Amino acid sequence: MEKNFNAKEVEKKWSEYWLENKTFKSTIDESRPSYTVLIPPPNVTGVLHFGHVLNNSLQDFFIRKARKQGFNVNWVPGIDHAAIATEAKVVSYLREKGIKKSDLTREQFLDYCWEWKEKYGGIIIDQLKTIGAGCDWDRVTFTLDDHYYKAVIRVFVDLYKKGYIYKGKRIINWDCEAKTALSNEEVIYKEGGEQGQLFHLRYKYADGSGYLTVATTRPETIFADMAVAVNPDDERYISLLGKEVLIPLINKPIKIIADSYVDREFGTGCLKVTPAHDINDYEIGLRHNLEVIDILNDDGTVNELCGYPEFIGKDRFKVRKEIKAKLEEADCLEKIEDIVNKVGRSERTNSVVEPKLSLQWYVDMKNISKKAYEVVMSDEVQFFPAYHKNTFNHWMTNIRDWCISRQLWWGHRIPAWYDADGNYYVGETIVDAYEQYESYLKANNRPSSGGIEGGQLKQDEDVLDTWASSWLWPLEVFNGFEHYNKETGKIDFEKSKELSYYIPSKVIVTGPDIMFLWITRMVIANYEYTDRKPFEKVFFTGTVRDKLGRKMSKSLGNSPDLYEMIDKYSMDGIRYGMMSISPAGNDIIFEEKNLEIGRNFSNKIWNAFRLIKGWEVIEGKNEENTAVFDWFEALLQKNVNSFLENVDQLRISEALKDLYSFVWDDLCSWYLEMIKPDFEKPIDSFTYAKTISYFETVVSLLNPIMPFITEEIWGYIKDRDQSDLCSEHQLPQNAKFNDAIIQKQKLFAELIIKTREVRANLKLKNRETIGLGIDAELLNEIEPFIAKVKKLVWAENIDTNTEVHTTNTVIVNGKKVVILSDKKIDDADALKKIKEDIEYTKGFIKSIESKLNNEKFSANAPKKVLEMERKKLSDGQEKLKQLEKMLAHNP
RNA sequence: GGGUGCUUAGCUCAGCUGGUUCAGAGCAUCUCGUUUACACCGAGGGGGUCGGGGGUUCGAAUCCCUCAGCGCCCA
Repeated sequence: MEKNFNAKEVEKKWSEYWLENKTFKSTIDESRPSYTVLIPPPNVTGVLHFGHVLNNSLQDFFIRKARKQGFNVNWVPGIDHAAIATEAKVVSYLREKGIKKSDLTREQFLDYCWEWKEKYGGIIIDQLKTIGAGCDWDRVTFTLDDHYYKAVIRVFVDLYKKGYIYKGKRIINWDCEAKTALSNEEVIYKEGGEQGQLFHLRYKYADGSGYLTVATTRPETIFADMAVAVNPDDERYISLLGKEVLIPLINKPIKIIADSYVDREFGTGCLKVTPAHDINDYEIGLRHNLEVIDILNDDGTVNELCGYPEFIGKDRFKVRKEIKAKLEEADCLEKIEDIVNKVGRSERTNSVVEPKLSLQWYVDMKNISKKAYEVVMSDEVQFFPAYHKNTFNHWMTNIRDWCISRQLWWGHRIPAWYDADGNYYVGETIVDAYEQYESYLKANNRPSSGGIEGGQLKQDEDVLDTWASSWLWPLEVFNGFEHYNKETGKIDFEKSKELSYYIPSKVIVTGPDIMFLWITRMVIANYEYTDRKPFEKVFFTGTVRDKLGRKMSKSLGNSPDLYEMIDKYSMDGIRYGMMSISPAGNDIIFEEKNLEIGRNFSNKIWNAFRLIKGWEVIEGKNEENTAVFDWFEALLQKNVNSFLENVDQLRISEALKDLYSFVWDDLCSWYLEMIKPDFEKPIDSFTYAKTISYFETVVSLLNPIMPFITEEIWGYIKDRDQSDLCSEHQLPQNAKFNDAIIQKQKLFAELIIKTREVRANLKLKNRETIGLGIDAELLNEIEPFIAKVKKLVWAENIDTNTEVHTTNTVIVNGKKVVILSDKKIDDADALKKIKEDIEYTKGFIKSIESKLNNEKFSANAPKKVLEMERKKLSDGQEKLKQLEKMLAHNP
């Protein structure tokens, strides 16, 4: 066997093996409970970064562990069509080729999209395969798959009929570059705001009696002003109410009105009201019946409604620059000050988002989300960590309607058809729409339209928000809408065998950033269509950040290259490293150091195994090892228990770290050192068999965390069939264990450590032997391990004579142990240490005494605590006695 | 502005129901070691009044209040 584990080869071998043998394929098996995990479908445009690595490692861990506990595991993979992101990529790809989207028909453009998707899409799926993700790869679902597409359309029609979907004119977030509406969640604000300018503009009174100064960051929108508003409580302006002022440059008169929205402190306390271009202004407009004039085109250029010919067709930011001179000329610009203000930018194109009045499709969220709210708040769907419920609560109680239309082509096209009168007909197919249209015509005594051939109906050009498809994920990966019942508006759950077997899934692993975008909406949709939860637990991971605290992102280029990291640290190492630093919810600063820990750990496991495998075995049984087996078996069970418990509570990093220390410290540093035969001596077959079986259990426990190395070692532990996989081997269960022997071993270990310290101080070389005088009571306690004392500290003679007065003395559990050697510690140093120890111990005793003397303490503290305190006291007193004795004999 | 979280060793972070599994891990550092599974290693050491202040309690890193700094989400 090689000295260092060759991860590269082994990891390739096993990931290929799992794929070829469809190890993780799942079919319905009523004899076993299911354990489903649904992958949060990554963007079709994406490539794996360390956020995904963490996320998918956790999912992989969960399913591998469940599999080893007898569940029928089904990890369903898939990809998301990511409407805006993909369309943006295709548009820029075409631009490079000199093709404009506007020169293409919808069909031509979509052809390019699919072509692009085939070429670059799904890279992430291949990457997941190569890192060994245990998905059922026959189930890869794409949100634009035929059945999925139909389901999304079906749901749109259904919700429309149920009255949850409506068309409304609202102020929405408009991306001028992608020319589409954005949901609030897709608009990002730069931390700390952005540098801008506050223009103080003079609006002259219509009666020529002077002017009013109004501050604005958006002087280019003055043409759409419909009023100037002041706070009704602002005495400065009260007398002006109802007066008219003139918009600079175009001298259009507008009224001065009062609205409590206006912040008296901001600017001059006067607000120009532009209902078409600001959400708050729009609402003020509604309250005061103001007209709405939209002076911007869809691409962000100023249109003819501005009433200022020079600016027509120019971009809004260009106009902002140019208007400055014009305003100065007209003596309407008082001053400009620098200001930091919040600017919303499109998550996809980074262009400044324009609030825009627009006709869009909405989902009425208040009513449809009631059940989802209840189940999360009552923990029927459990959030980990639980504090995320607060955020959820806050969002839900302030829930706003969801704008689901996007002015894009890549996606699910809205199934609404318009007639020439502006009526629209919502139906699953164009045939449905025409039926409705015909009855409309008939009711109005008009001639038939001639049906589809007549071509009178035009379908809505827009597509649906991506999340309006991915919220059906838990239902449609199992083709749930195949059994949609038009009458009830639900899915016939029993008829859908897969849905009723696999759903609810057990846990969904995701970042808190998509709690509303995705998680909540899935819960909503699932209850709407099946009255069931989509998943039992939601495990929110932290966000993976770089050393500067920035999110991993492609545009920043701060995500390390996955394959480079795999080369350096191995997939197992990365998995361990990432999962061990990720307690639920807390952000993770990515550092290579952590991956190194994982790599070193797997190397440690490898070498421990190499040691065992290297032994020559002879028939027999070394009786000196009996206590070691008892101890290690107890400890192993203890660790099995706490591992299962930790994972159950989703304390994954705890579970991993505990196992790490169990393997490294207890197995390697203690157990193996204790049973290791002397140099070039063989090992007895009994000990060998025991050791192999412990190792097997440990490897099995580690398998869900580090599947590659464990699977590899598994094959070497024993002669096995090739089909006998570690991934299939059942985990041990929770059981009682002998704690007394664990405590005894702890005493033994303390003795060893303290003796070693003395040896180190004495600068003894290994093989330089010592003698030990151990307090009889202590010796009796650790008697089962006595042979191991000799072995681990090179002790030749051990007796109970502690009446040797030497500074080479240690106190173990209040009992004296003397180390006999030709060498001696520097007396002055030793005495100093003893004196310090005495002082410390005295203080220690005093504090416990006062505690015990406190009546309230003895009255209130539980018995167990009291006993422990008494034990601490007597141990301390014993120790003090010994120390004082030592001092007395070593003046 | 509203909500929410964090602050523990030089660094990155654990610490669950308040009490001996409570002050921990890894890295870094210091001493010793090439010893024979592993230098991606072994043995041992040093290092923190748990952000400040107040409170509840017999007892607080842990619960409450408050202040400061940092972060995130939503407006």
